[in-house]
Amino acid sequence: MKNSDAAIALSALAHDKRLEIFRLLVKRGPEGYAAGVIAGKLGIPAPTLSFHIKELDRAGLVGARQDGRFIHYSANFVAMRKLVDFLTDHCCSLADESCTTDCLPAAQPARRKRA
Amino acid sequence: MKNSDAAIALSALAHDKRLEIFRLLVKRGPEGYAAGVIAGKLGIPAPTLSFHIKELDRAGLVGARQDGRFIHYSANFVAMRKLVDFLTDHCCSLADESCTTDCLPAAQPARRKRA
DNA sequence: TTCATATTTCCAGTAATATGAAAATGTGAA
DNA sequence: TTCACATTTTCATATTACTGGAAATATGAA
Repeated sequence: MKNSDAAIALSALAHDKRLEIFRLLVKRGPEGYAAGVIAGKLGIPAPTLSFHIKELDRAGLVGARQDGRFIHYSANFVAMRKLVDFLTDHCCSLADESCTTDCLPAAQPARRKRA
Repeated sequence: MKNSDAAIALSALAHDKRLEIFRLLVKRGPEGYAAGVIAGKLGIPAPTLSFHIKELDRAGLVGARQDGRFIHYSANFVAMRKLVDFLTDHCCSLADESCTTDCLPAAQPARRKRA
């Protein structure tokens, strides 16, 4: 991942409403929500939501799936992980013995809902 | 962590130069670099660097340690982890069986450099 | 003190982003 | 077709952020 691409992704997330949108979609999982549902849940006018969603899309953080008149948006989990990797990459690689920092939290493995 | 605080942290990282600065400090570890060293390594004029470092500081992503005339800046690893946690938190918690997404990469445990 | 260096603050010009009403587009139902 | 609805685009305005020269501040050396 390039520094400039990561900065674009971070810019996309660096906004209260867009961050709320993204986290809502992360919680939701692959199914996603229709644009109007997101707008309703977060109290955002449609044009404003569209503007923000486009930012997230441009950064590759969400995917879109058309379903009749609805467009369902969902989080791009691979992109999310790449971004997290980029931020934490090579943690302490230039440090000496003194670096005892845990560079990532304990992994949350895939959810295998009761089998 | 509050949504607004995370957005502030993401805003701080959402800039090419600041992202370079932060990643340099993440690699460097707790010792950090003096402001002038960062400016030199990344080719940033001192006032511009100071402006950007202040942004990172305001977001709590870096710490400062005065050493004579030098000020050493280092990454705040706890803040970094909190931010990553926030982004990935409750991943797929609203999803059904279909959610087989790995929500975080394999953990990189603390570096214990050959004991 | 006086000087040199490290860093920050001030400032003004420039650029980028956010907002939402109104209009346009796309899609399926009647 | 015609209609109703979902979503996006356009557009004008408002707000915020970026940049780096010049000046100010802080610290230690001579």
